[in-house]
Amino acid sequence: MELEQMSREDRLYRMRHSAAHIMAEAVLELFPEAKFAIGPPIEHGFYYDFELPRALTPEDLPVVEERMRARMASDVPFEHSELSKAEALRKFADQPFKVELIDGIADEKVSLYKQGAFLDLCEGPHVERTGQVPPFKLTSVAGAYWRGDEKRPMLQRIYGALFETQAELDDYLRRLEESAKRDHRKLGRELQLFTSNELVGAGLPTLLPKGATIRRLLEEYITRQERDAGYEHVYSPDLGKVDLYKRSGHWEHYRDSMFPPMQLEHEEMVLRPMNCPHHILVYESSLHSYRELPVRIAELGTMYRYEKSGVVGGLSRVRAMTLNDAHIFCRPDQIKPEITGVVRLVERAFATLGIIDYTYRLSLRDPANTEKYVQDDELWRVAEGELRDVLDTLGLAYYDGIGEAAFYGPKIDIQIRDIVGREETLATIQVDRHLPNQFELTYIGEDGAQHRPVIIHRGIIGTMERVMAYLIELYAGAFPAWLAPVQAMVIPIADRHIDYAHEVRASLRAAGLRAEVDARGERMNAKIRDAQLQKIPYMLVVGDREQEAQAVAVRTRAGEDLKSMPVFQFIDRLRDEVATALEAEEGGPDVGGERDA
RNA sequence: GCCCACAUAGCUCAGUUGGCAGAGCACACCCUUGGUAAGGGUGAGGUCAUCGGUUCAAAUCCGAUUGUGGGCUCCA
Repeated sequence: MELEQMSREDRLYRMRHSAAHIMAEAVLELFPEAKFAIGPPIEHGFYYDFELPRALTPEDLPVVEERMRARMASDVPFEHSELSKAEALRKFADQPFKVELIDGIADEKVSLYKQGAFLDLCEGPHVERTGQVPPFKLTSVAGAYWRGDEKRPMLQRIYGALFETQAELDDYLRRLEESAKRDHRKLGRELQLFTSNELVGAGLPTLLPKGATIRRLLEEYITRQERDAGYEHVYSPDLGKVDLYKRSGHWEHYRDSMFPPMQLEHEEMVLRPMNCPHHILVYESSLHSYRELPVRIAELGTMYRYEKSGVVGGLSRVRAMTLNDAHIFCRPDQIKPEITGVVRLVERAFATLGIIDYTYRLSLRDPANTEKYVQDDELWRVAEGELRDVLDTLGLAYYDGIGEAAFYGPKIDIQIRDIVGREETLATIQVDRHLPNQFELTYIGEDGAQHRPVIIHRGIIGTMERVMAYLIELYAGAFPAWLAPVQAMVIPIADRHIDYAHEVRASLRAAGLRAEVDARGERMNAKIRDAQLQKIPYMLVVGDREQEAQAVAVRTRAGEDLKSMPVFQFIDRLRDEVATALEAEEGGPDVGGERDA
């Protein structure tokens, strides 16, 4: 089939895959002793992994690109062939990674592609000729483990971006630059939301007053939602004896992610990596009847995880985090309605926060790697069935995430993507029969006998840190009025208007609104510009005319002039705007299930 | 944790082959008191991330550490 007649996906697949081969050829010319591994097409381009005699640096990329263009200009064909495994092993005798790949092929014959003098083990397909590879750009060098296994050698990876036309490529690269402008780390600094300091340590950001305001608003919102949905909030300590985590199983399964214990005189304490054990102790603090279940224990629980030094950054991956956490202790027959209720909470909260782009993932254990998980096949089978059943019943689209389960059970994770496309979990719902066993939890059933409850672990908006990172990028720092740290900046035109400006601010504050006065000795134009750059929703300019009329001249950050209006009228308007945003759930999606308290 | 790159004023960045530390913004003070995106002037501000090494001499070269960015692995 001609290239033009294929689907765009097919064409791009072939082009990207072919570019990877041409890159391997170019690298092999530069480093004849290179050992090459694999080079697939990926979402925006391609990569190839190599083992090289020296480390690649960004300066090497133009050199490789130059050679690739020369290969493309020569316009030689991609030729397909097949060999027996034995013959292929001989051909690739000096390429250990290829040998390993060939050994792993089940067929007797292996498929090969060749362009020019470069032969590679490959299933294809490719474009017909090297000249059919469109514009591309090598974007970065990176380390990557052979076969994604950290116990195996670290190879050097070159990433390239490739699209069908130069215009599409330019557009992609420009979008990347645009995305970088709304990176929450950059905006966090510019808008004074958070800071970090080497003396505190990596992964331990500090929220500045404006960032703290956003967090408090989020906490107030979600706590209110939970209270309305029948959750009871508790406060529990951030640390506990190691024995508590031995009992829960965290010590055995999660130890690598915990900060090392603090040795006290007669005991060892650890910072908690999860809140579950403490909430279990809340449940255990009294006897429970089947009549009072489900018991829903919630907390904005702070926890500490010893994340590897290479992964922490900004607010999205930190070492101290506060999770919008809760544990629902329920009877087995309540699992489904409870999960449904949680899904409903998630959808309502996401609608209010403006989060539209998310997907459901059914996170399962990896059957090939079961030692990471608690050993009880029946428990896993039942829990998976329950979660799948709820997802299917609610008609939610989802995909299976193999190897993504918690150590104690499968999860429903709600996945988002950050501004540069990296996937992260925000909300999570987990069915757990392991911890109730570990702690021998019971409730008294209708029959007067003791029964074991099930625990549903859940987070609605995830950790405060990560949800803030996401929202900063989602709104590019221009938060909706209900969430903006400063909702209105009062801008006096001349010094004689400063007193009136403070009166206006006082009125707004008395109405529960967040306003500041820009009393600097700057011109009004400069104050407007600065308020604009701070992405403050409303600018209230006050001069002689406004002071006379007890009014404010309202300008939105979109640049719209709402003209002069009485102060009370602006207050009503802004309060309405906030109330409407927070009532979004009333019109939000109803996924069934009864709210009960 | 691993691979690569980077670290100069609060922020964004210059600083040539090793030879006296720079700019803009922000900040302080002075002048200007204004009508919807930057008024003008003056000034203060740096142990060039930290520690060690090479050198007559290090922001500059080398090493370690800490931190940051991009990947890999991991993850809320």
